[in-house]
Amino acid sequence: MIFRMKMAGIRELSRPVAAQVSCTACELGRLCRAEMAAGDEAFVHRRRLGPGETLFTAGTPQSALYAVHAGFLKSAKHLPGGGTQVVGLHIMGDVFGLDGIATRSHATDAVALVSCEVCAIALGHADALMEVEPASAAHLRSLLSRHVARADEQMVTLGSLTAQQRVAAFLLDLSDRWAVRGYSPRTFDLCMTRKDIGSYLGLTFETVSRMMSELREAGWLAVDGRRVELLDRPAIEAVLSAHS
Amino acid sequence: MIFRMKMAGIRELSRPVAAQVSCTACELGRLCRAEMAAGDEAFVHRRRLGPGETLFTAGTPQSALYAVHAGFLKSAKHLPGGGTQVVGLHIMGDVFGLDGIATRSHATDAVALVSCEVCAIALGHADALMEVEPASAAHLRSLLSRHVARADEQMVTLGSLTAQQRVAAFLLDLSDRWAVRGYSPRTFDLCMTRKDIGSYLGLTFETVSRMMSELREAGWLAVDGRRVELLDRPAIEAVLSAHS
DNA sequence: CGAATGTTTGAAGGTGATCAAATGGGGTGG
DNA sequence: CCACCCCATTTGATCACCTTCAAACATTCG
Repeated sequence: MIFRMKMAGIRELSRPVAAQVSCTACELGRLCRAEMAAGDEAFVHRRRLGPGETLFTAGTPQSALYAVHAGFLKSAKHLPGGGTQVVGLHIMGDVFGLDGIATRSHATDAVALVSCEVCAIALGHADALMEVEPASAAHLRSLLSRHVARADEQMVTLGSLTAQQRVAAFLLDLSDRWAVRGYSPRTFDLCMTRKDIGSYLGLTFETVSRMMSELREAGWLAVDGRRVELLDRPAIEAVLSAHS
Repeated sequence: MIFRMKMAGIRELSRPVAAQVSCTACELGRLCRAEMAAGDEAFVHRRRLGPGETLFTAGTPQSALYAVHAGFLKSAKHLPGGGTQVVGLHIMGDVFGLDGIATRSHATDAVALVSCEVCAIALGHADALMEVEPASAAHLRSLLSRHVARADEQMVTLGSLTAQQRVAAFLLDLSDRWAVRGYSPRTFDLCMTRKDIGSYLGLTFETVSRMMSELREAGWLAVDGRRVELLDRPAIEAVLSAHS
């Protein structure tokens, strides 16, 4: 209670809503036939995951592409020294598992951050479909290309930004991604621990906590646990563009 | 001369050889028809670049995929604050420019580090080819997938490794890549400034210089300007796996 | 209610950045 | 051929940011 009172200026944030992406808005697009007749469903398996549940593990054979129908997942790589690092965050409508197409072997773990529904499209089915429909092949190429571009952006975040800039970039990125899916770019749930955020940003969880507190104290961000509200987006964007 | 004498234990390193990858060993594989009759050459343009010359610039329209026939190039992104960061290094046989397939717009600058010969395959030609040859489409998907996986690896380097580990990872990565192309994994040319290496690794050039000096003083690496020799690869690998 | 995990905040320490100086190397023009 | 300049590299000294260690409080779940 005392702690709650210290969070002065925090607005009452609306509760998260159970949400799922419509298949027409999903990145997979026509590669997925989930919305078609039941006859094709053998190729598109939909799996439910509880919070913290693992969808697949690095090193195991990969036989499908995945799309987030509902929920939020992370991709994490094992470190040579024994830890793990988060290398990807996937919200509804996102496709993941693209890093194992060449090797047919998972390069990361995929873990649900909250209750999820994940669509799995058999790789063999996708291959066959793309032989018949060049447009589908082109679409997957676009997806892959965007993933490469996104990864380059994250390299810049990790290589050139200060701690505060990384947290700002993280918040703005998630905000943009929610907006693309038709949800509020202003208020959303992080759905993950400070440790996960830190791992994704190359920071410790204490630093993440401190940076978020700084944004809060500046009046630019409202924080209630894992729920955030961007009170002053331009100010947060200015943090990013400030020469480091 | 005094400096040269301080480099105790340095072996006489062989001079770099003018080298180019054979088209059969190139990552592009059957996507490229450069080795075919002259009739197809309209689609595959080969361009010569001098050291420091720019192949393309971020933000400009992209109309081709690129492969390094000879030489060494870097990809760099512009930072919000006004600098640049190296996000990719391309040796002979490598394909690059995959990040602009979706947007048909270059996401990075591409700059030659040494004299280069670059093959440019028109995107329209590639698209048409892949409609006819599904195997070519599958091959490009493999390429893209490997790029995604490689980017994730670099995220780990930038997010979780110490300065010394990053330099070790950099040297081992280049060594492996030269080996794949049939060149010595032990002795090779970095072909770039310490500043470029630092930018790629999220470090300052002074730190890169210091870390390389440490590896040299440990007797694991011979350094002569931009030419290096891995004297004790297992020791350098041990630096990487040491828990950070 | 108690244990375990997550978050915030504080204090101290270390790694890498910054600032600075000297040497080396490559290129151009005298 | 040498002098000169410019850039790259090395190394040193100091500093700052982030990490590490620590404690208190919150939250969740059995």
